[in-house]
Amino acid sequence: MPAPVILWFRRDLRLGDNPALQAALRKQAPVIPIYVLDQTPGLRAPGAASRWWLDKSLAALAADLAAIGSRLVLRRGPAELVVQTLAQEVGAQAVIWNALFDPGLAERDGDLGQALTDQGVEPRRFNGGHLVDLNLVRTRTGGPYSTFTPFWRAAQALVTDGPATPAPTRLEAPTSWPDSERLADWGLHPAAPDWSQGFGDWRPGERGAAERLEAFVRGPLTHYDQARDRPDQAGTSRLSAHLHFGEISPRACWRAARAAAVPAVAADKFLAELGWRDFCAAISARGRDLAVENHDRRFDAFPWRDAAAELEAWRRGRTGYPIVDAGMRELWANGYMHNRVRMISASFLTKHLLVDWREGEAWFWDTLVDADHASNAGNWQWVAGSGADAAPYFRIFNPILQGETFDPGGAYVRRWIPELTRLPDRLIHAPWTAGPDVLAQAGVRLGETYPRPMVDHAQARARALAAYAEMRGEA
DNA sequence: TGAAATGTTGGGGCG
DNA sequence: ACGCCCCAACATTTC
Repeated sequence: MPAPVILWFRRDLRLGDNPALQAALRKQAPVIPIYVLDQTPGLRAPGAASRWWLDKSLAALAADLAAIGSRLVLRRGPAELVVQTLAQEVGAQAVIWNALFDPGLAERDGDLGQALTDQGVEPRRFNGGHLVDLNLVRTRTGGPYSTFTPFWRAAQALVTDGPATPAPTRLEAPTSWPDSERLADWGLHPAAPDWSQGFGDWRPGERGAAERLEAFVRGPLTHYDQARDRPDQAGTSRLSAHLHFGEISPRACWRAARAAAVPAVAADKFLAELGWRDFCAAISARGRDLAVENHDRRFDAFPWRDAAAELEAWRRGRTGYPIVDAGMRELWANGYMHNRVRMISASFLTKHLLVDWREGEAWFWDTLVDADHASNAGNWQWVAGSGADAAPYFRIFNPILQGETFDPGGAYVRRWIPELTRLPDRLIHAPWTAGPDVLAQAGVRLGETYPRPMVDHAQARARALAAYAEMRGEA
């Protein structure tokens, strides 16, 4: 019997359309699937919501592997060491995995590859997480792109439209299985308290991902270009966490959207969102940790305010601006926030409160089930104005207008802020403008049942513009 | 993947 | 009938 192959699962927790898995199959050898809870010192630990999802996704993957005669071996520790040790332990001929682009990981994987080679084990890396091999998306002069549109033009030209490779029906088992830790011992599911009751609608795992994609393509994709901005409608794909953990490949999403009988503007908008995901990863792959460093160094001089109480009010959804608070409460309850509302709440924190975008990034990192280093940091910096191809600094969302435009009937606000339910539609995004009778009739006592706005929009806007002027050395 | 300020235009009230 | 003014409504510029 040939020596076994180690198939190292990371954020590609699927059996279908998985290049590393296909490569392992081609070896025609026993396959040992492993997952390593990476405890490399200095590596950013996943947030609480992300750990919740990982717990379920690993359980799903283990069940799917069991169904084809295999197992998922669980280990924890510094991944580089764990993988080398296991390779030695089982006498592996090769270790195969899909590439990641988080800060430090590409380099670390390169080191691991060299170490494996030195111990006589073949390392093989594939692209399973992005539409194209990000290393191949280069400008004419061979450099990386810094703006989205040319990046996306070049990337799209490189996407190959081949058929998806199906999940195998059987995976050859080794003669003996290495020891595995027990998933329950990893404590990924929250305890004392278990705050995850609101997460019940999520279905982590490859099957849940496929069903979500199918439902999206059949329904919301048709009007995606319009409805994606409407938090009061189910217009988005909600695939982000499935994509983050690789329960579905972006190529599968690409193919499904292209094959769908929907208007081109709708499909193209969705594909562009996949493009932004790859764009963020490509920027992140340049090596700087963008959850720490401003992409645009001029922002190192930005006069952020130290405002712990205001930051906490934002986190808890008590800013007094209903569209912001609804989003923050959705996040807390469901581990998720509609994309349009993410932009509004991020703009509010960084521009109305002048709190450092890193604080917001850290909160989202801990609370989002789809928390992704490249996308989260990239999008926070995009909103703050410091990011690659960022929104101009003067683009300050008006939380009242944004609410009225994208949640016109107030259904989203009412869902997450029940204490405002009985306010009329025309006042629900600005309760403080309601007269005393209207407030009394709606059972709203400002400052008691619902906060007054913590800043005045016009004043906050002026203050933000002044802060940006100061950064530019004009004050 | 904005919003506010400023500028322009044209219909209609009015002397 | 005509010019003047007001002010939506829309366009452009600025932050």
